[in-house]
Amino acid sequence: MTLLQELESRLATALTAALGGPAHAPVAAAADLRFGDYQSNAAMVLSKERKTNPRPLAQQIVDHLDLTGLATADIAGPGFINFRILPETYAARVAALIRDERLGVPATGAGKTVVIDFSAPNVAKPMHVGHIRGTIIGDSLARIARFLGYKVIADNHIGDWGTQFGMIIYGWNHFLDEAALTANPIAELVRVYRKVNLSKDDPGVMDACKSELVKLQSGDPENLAIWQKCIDVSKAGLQKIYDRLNVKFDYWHGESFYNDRLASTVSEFLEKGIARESDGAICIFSDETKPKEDDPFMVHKEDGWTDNPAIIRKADGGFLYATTDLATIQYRIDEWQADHVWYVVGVPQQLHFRQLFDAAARWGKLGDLQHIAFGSILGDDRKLMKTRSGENVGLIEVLGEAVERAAKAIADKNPDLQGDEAARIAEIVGIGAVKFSELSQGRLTDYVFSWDRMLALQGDTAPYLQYSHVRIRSIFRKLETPFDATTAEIHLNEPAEVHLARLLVRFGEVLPTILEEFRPNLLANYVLELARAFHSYFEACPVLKAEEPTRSSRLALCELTSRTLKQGLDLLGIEVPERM
RNA sequence: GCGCCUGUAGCUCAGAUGGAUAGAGCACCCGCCUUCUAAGCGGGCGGUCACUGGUUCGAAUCCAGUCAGGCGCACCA
Repeated sequence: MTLLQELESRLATALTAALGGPAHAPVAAAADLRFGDYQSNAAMVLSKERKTNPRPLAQQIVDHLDLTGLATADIAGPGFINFRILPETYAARVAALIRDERLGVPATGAGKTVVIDFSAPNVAKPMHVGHIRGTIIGDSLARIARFLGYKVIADNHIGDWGTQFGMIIYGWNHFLDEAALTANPIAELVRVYRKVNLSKDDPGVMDACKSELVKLQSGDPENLAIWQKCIDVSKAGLQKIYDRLNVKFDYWHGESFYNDRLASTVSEFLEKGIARESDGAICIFSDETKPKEDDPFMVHKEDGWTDNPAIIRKADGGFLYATTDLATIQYRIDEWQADHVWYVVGVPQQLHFRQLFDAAARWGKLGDLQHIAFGSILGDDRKLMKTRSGENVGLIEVLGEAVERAAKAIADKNPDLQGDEAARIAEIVGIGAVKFSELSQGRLTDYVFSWDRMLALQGDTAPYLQYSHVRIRSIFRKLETPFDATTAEIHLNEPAEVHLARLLVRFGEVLPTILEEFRPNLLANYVLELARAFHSYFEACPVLKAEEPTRSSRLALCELTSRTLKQGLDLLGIEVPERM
């Protein structure tokens, strides 16, 4: 049980005794450390319900509160109950955490399967900075869910089937440079695609593209071979980026994977009466059980409310995005037995997912479907970055620049590091900085892309966190004999020690809350706080030069900090170097 | 037209179910390397939480309206 749960349990007991009945007893980490470690506003909430004075009620609760061996309590302000955890309680908790592989984190996801759909780039198009956000947030959520005990299936639903292939095949047949394809396949595919895209106002070219697409979709062997080749080289290129980012997928079930399920999906919707024909297309309309304002299949236009159907088969017989997504939901829920499906996809797709989830529910696909939306990365003009314009900063360039800047910083700050070691550290620091700049921010806010912002190495950044870990390792490197933290007695005397312990103990409280609203930035905030606490401790409390038993206690505290920090960063997908 | 997201210090951003004197980083100013890595630590400066009204003991947070920016709304994904 976490400290927070322990306090809530004891408070609940006191409330029952004081009020003669059970009552909700929320406890929170103190907003301000001057007020203690934890606080509860239960007295104020209850006094509001009962129209009584909060302070006497708080006193009554505190009189019934048994905090033996845990904390002290006092009443402050309008009726807050403030808890101060006993130093020996913190010491005992720290000692227990040192022996706990899970660092106090409960397995809240045990027995549940979650499919996480993230990154999902289109093949034969470059990944640019706009793709980085979903990739990094999705990967972090997958890591966190896995650590919390979920069975996680990370699925890269790549865009490997769709109208763009008409253009790519047309370009392949007319503009392809074989030598360039061998040298740099992705760049050549992109060049070819862009070249065709330039003629998209030419009806002749577009018709030709369309007919290539029809040939592909009807199984023409020649076009299928070109398609397969495009997929292969694109996947290889994407894999390089994912390797560099240390992002892993369990499956790459792209859109093409669901091809042979689309026709039957549409048939089922027709049979069940969820979809019907309109203007030649098969559409899902409103089920009319909801108020119009909440109905994703209705929309208000200039002339009033009108239908806003999801089209699952075009008048020409072709299938769409929504069709594939529905077939995908069926597969994930029926084949993978998913309890949850999380879509880490940008906020512009919000309406699509509302329609999709609504349609899936009517179809009888039971599962918790979540659209984990994230804000947009904007260009200098404050407009959304578009793939087609070709003006965007590529993802590879961002990573390259990040590592280059990190290498400069290493040369500047620690010239002893040379050669391969320096290069390896630059990679870890540079990539970490990029990831942390995404993860430390609220996921819904839009921002304008800026090199300095994404690649900052000073302040609240990955290097700050990595550096705190390096400082800890440095202590252990100086140790003559191996240290066994599991047997050390913990004594917390200095304020900096108590504060560090306070944060270490909170790891298991913070982690589960992250998935309540899918906010990795809460973890980013936590590790920053932990690193700050460690740096202060490092300045205030000498470790190696301390007398026993303080020395062993401090070493053990360092050991636990090192592991917690490393675990926290690992859940953010950020590596830590041994030195920097 | 309707809907969704956003608006907090000069800049970039945090602020959990409504709570105490709204917090970090960058920038700027002042201190700290004969002691475990100064990518650090300690301190200072900096705010009408876009605006107006409402709900209540209490609002950056909830509700209504206004303004500003971004995005979406039938055969692309």
